[in-house]
Amino acid sequence: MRYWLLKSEPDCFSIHDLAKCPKKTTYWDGVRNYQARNFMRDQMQVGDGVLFYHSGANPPAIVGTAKIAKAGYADHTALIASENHYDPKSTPEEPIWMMVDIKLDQIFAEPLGLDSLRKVAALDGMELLRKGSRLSVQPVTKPQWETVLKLAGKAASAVKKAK
DNA sequence: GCCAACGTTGGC
DNA sequence: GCCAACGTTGGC
Repeated sequence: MRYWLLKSEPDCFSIHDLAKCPKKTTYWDGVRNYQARNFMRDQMQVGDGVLFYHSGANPPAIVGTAKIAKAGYADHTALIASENHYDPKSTPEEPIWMMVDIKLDQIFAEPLGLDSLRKVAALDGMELLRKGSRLSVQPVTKPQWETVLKLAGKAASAVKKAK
């Protein structure tokens, strides 16, 4: 059982879009970075935990959790010329790119903004918080995962109290 | 819109 | 194998 963080631009595909998918499940296509591909191909297992992150949002934030619903398999969108992420080097016989399926777990009552995450000592060293970090599929340690979930719980109860 | 950080490409 | 040029990501 491992833990991951997946980045998405909410304008492109937000966690709310994921909630609208049949069975709240979708395939995670379009990853065109070798390091990220390798994580999906070699390490992701069904049941692994996923932090869902909105990049380019205001503020950028972790907005919920998901689970890996299907382990790495060929990303067919790389083969379709009309697709954004088309890669002519990828073929059906030797696909270069991988995707996984994810299933929505929970949407946080309050998004956990980057600025607030940076203040949390337990998250020091988290890849997401490293300056210049661009990796769209990142491993997350178990302590980091637990810290984030705890923060989400706290934020949720704070919102309830305020009402 | 700016720009730093990063990955990839291609000439040599 | 080096490295400059380029394109992209993503916070601000």
